[in-house]
This record gives sequence, C-alpha cells and structure tokens, in this order.
Amino acid sequence: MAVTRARGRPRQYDEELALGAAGQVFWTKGFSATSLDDLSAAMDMNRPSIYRAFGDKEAIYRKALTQFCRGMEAAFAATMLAEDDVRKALTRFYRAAVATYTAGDQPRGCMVMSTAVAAATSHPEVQADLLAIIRDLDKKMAARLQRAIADGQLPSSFDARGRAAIAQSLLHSLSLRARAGETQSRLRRLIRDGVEMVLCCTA
Amino acid sequence: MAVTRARGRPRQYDEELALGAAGQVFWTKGFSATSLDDLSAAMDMNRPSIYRAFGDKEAIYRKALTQFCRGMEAAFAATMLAEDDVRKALTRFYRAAVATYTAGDQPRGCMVMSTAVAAATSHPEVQADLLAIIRDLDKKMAARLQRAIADGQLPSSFDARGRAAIAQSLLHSLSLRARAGETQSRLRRLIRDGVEMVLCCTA
DNA sequence: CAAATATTGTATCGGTTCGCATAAAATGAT
DNA sequence: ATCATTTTATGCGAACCGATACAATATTTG
Repeated sequence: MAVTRARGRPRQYDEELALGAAGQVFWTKGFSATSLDDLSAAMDMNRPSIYRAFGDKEAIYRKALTQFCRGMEAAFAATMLAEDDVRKALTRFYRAAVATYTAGDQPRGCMVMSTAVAAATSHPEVQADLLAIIRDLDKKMAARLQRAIADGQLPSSFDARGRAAIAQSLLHSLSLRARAGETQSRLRRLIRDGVEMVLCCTA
Repeated sequence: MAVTRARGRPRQYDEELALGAAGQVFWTKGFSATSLDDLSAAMDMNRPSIYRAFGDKEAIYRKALTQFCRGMEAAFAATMLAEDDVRKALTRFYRAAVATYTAGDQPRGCMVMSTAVAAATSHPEVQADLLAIIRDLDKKMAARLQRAIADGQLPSSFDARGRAAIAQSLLHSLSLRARAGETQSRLRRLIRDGVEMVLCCTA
C-alpha cells in the first residue's frame, strides 16, 4: 500500500532539519539572546508557521535541546559503548566531545551547559530538563564503569557511581573551557590527566 | 585636613553597592535576559545615571563580574590559604562555594559559569574575561597545591598544574549542578569524592 | 468539481528594548 | 550672589520583541 499522504497542504519544512537549524542559533546565541526573527531566518519558516509547528519560544528551545541530546547519546554510544577498553573509551568520548565543542568558526562548548544553565533560573521546565540530562548521563556513565568492573578492567572496590559524577565534571569543564576559548592543547591535556584521574585506583 | 568634597552635586548612589545590586540581577537572570529597567530598579538609579556612571549594559556587566570575582578571591583566601591542611582546605573551599551557589530562594550557581559562558560567543570581551578568570584560578590553585608539596603533604611527584585544572573542573560541575537544582546531599558527596580524587596519589 | 483540511504568507498588535537629548537640582568656587 | 561643575530626573524615539488574527494557497477526500 502506498504511503497515505497527509490531507491538507503539504508542509515545506522538514521537522528534524528545522529544529536542527533552530538549535544551532540557540547554541550560539543562547536562549534569551535569540529572537524569533533569528529563528525564522535560520529555519526558513515564517513566525506563524513556527508557532503552529513547535509552539512558543521556550517550546522550540526545549525541542531543540532534546534533539541535541539525542546526538549526544549517539556520540556516547559510538565512543563509550563501542570501545571495550575503558581508558580508550573515555579518551575517545572526551575527544569527540571537544571536537564538537570547538567545531565551527568559534567554539561554542556544549549546548546544554552553555545555554540551558543560563535559562534555568527563569524557566523552571528548562531547569528540570537540565537536571534530568545531567542525571541521565550520570547513570549512563556509571553503567559503563560498572561494565568495566565486570570486564575485570577495574577492581570491584571501584565506586562506579561516584566516579561517574567525577567523569561528568570533566565534561562540564571541557565545555566551559572550550567556550571560553581555551587552546586545544590545554583541552587535550585536561583530557589526558582527567582520564587517569577518573580511572585511578586509590585502593 | 578635612576631606575635600567633590565639586558638583553629590552622588546619591554608592558605587560598590549599586554594582552589587546589578550583579545580583545579572547573576539570576543572565546577561541578555536582564533589561536596563531591571538594573535601574535594582540599583535605585535611573537609566541615564547608570549610563553616566558605568557605561552601557556590557560595561555594567563586566564591572559587576569583576566585583563578583573579587568576592571569589576573598573566599579563596579565607578557605584555601587560611587552612594549612590541603585536604581540609579544599573541602572548606568547595563547601563555601556550594553555600553561595545554593544561597537564596533559588540556586544560582556561580555567576561566572552561569552567565558569562552564555554571553561569551556574542561578546568577545566577556569571553576574554572568562578565559582570564579560569586561568587565574588555575594558577592560584596550582600555587596552593605546590605549597602542599612544599609542606610535605603531597609527594614531589605530584603534578600541581594538572591537578589544579582537575580541581577547578570540580568547581565547574558544582556550579552547574547547583543551578540545575541538584540536591545538597549529592553536591556534598561530589565534594567528598572529588577532594579525594584531586589529592589522590597515583604514584 | 466542491468540501474539508493543513500549511503558508501578510500584516499588525501592544509592549519592551536600549540609548540619549534635555532640563532640573544640588553643590563648590569666586 | 553668580558661575562652573556634577549628578539626578523627565521624557522621548526608533527599533525590536514575542505573539496572533486573518487571508491566501495547496493538497486529499468525496
């Protein structure tokens, strides 16, 4: 059976693409510095269409943030989960993160940490999103460390949950420093030292 | 000799106080979400007076940021430098940081990390300030760790500079998590684990 | 073809933004 | 008392803000 097309006038925009374009603007300029005209231009949609499709400015932002997180999860899977050796996995993960943080004309860090944080106080739902994102990564990270324990790469005394938070703090710092314009070499060094730190066994 | 008063109409505002009031608003709402009307109300000055006294919005923000950093430096001295034992010093420092990050009705994190980061891409001078602030704390932290080595509390093989960056990454994470609304107990635990991490000797 | 449905485009609303021009007020100097 | 100087206060304007009302367009269904 053929694909039954929707009833009315076919939409010109691609939802995923439009949201991605919106995300780029938010990522660069931040939530409140981004105007609907900015979004309209980037998404190639006029404002009424945007409202109809995604809701108001906060709703657009949150949808774009969710999309960004899907990308992060994919990157986590492609680095942390795809590599068996924990040390290599962590290194690949951080390097991939820094690569996206510093990509483009100017470094932007992580969209979540660079833009959601500022918006959190004035927008409770964004704050809730932010907390959920952080805790989710804590969980994923802890699970990966737990796996390393099961694989015999880390001692059973290793505190996976505690270290997971430490591991994420490194990511926070990399994002912040990247957006601050820190040099690649310093970021690389932080990764190197940080990985050892996260995995080091105090015994 | 008596204090020679200024020539014209005496100013009603106190520079330090007004800047502090401005900083509070910026800290809570972020740079671009803060309007001059917000500042005018908080500083108890009308807009033209603000412009005359501090310049435009960005200049006000940067001055407020500088004032905030002076407070941070004082806190650093009161905790890290006043305490001889490194472990206790670090713990006191982080706890003091979290205390200010979570003070008030709603947690706001650190003003620098919560607001300057978002503004950095659109305001190059703020980005430069941000980088300078980060590097300055790296230096101060490294010097303190170096002192601990000299005091015999850490082995001479201890990499003070590398660990200083790690130590600051913990601070970044605490700020971020605080603003995200993380619970006090989780923040405390991160401090506990983090201090051990920073000081742990891989040897 | 006509009706129903969905998206797009025009045009605009009321409110807010930043920055400034100008006047008023308060002091010291002469 | 008058002038010079400094700060405060009033008020404005051009631009922009987010959001919506409404008409036009394009497609499926019947």
